[in-house]
Amino acid sequence: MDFKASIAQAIAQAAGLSADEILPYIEIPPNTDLGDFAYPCFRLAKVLRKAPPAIAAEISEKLQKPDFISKVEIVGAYLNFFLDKGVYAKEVLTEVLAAGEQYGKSNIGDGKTIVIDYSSPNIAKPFHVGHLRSTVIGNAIYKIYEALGYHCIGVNHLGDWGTQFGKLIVAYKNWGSKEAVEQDGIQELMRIYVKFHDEAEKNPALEDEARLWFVKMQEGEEEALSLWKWFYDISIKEFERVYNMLGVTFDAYTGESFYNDKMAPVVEELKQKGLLQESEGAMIVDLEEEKMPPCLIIRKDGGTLYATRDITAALYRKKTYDFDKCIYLTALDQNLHFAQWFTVIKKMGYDWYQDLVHVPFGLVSLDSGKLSTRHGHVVLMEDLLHQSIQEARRILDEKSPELENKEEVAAQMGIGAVIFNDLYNSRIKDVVFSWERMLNFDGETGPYVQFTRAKAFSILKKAGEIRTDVDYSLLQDPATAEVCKLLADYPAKIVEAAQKYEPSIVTRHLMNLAQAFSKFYHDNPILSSEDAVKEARLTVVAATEKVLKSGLTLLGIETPNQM
RNA sequence: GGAUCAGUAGCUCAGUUGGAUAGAGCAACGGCCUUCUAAGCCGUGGGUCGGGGGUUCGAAUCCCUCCUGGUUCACCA
Repeated sequence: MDFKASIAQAIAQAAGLSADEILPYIEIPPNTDLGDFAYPCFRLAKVLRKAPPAIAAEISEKLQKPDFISKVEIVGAYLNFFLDKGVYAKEVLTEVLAAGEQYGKSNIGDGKTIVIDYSSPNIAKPFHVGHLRSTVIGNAIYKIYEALGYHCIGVNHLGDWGTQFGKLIVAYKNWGSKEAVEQDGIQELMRIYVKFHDEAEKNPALEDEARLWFVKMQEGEEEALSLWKWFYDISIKEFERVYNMLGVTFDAYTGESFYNDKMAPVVEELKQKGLLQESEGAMIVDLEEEKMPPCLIIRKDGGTLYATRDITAALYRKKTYDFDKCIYLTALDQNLHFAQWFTVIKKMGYDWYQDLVHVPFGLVSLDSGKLSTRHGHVVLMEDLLHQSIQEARRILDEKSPELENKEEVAAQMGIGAVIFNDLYNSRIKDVVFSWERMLNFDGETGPYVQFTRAKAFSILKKAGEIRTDVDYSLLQDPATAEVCKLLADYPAKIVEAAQKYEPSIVTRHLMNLAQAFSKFYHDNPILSSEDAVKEARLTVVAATEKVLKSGLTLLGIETPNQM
């Protein structure tokens, strides 16, 4: 039931207005002493030409209060509504328990297709904490949209093409060996890549050699291509190890190389539409009208650029998936790039340019400065996950030494902590990576929510079957009411998170729910209470457990039953 | 310099789309385990919401302006 709407309806009738004018302004008072819902009458003053407090008094007199409202108070110009907690609890809890895992899901997406471009690391470079955000936020957005009935297509737009592979081939031929690469994987590729740059400073001819190899790659020359493919396979293998740990999957691994043979027709199309012009030896689309720097399409040496591939990829995705929306998760330092090529799509005459969405997030740095793979100034993703799992294991050894599947739980907990941490704040905030904060599992952290849910689960396991035909009027305490309110808000939070591309809205809500439940758990004995009370309280436990579980699942975080 | 994002407690951050006394966590200090997992719960201290104007019955929230920091601005992605 929509409590707000019913209250709005009642006020509207009493005031002689339409419910639509009232509903948006119904609010939740800052503290529960003031009520559960409130309506400030200030804005009616103009229409009704009376002082706000007088309006409040008048409405309250005429008001026919809904049956779930126990009391209406006037405080100044505010109409404060107090819920009948028992009726409210019944409404909310029976709905959650009836829906079960489906609670919060909906079909508002109605089969619409949304392409989500996330993670997209560069091949032959290690997967580090800088790649975490796109991966984890993208994955959560994927699951959130999926829960709303959208058809999602997750694309990993790998950085797997470009002159850097020419450099890598040169480096390999000069300083690499098959054995070393097979043994150390990306680490070794990285080592010879750095070596290339050092050597190229002394001997610039190496750069030309590298460009030549890249040309060979583009022409499909066998040796060049098979080396590239080899580097590719090694990289993917390592990336997938990380993706498996994070529980992240993709529907397509169409990286930049995939578009190698698809760009020429797009460049041709730009030319035919009169958008392409020569400038300083390069081919550009001029964006002066839009007050942006030009979008580079073809380099002076004939090579293609990032924007060329993104435009080509967008056209391909539109043709292949016929998306209703295509979103890109990248750091905000790419804002201009996306603004530019979205505009190019618009200038090409495609009205679906407005379905392209850049979803930016803040930059990651280390407390010692910027991330830099070249200078070894990075925290590798696998190191982070292993450290976090190790910390989880240490805590389990201390707090739960008897636990049977300790390794499994340590992994769920350690990885959950990392994911949760990344999804907890607004995406736009820059983050300074800190081991200390990362490995602290107290307070507002993933393990806290996991642990809270595990406690609930443990009670349910001991309790046996949960009945829903209980006496809900026994649920009168404020802690229970707070839990119910948060349960009731959950579906709307999922919708809001989707609209804003902001998983933190779900994450924050789960935290609030876990905190409210912890208080409830502390204040209300459950299994030791007399039967009627016990059964009523168990519905709160069961509903909370369900929502915490499905919420964490939406975020890509696992939920151990015992910790 | 232009564009863009940010500025709220010592630190990390929320703040319900303009409402009532600005909230959490971390850190500090003090309580609570013979009771369902104390990874928890309760309490104390800590604020010029970057500054200044304006709009409004009402501003952390909207407008203007200034300050500070990040990012970006032609052949990397």
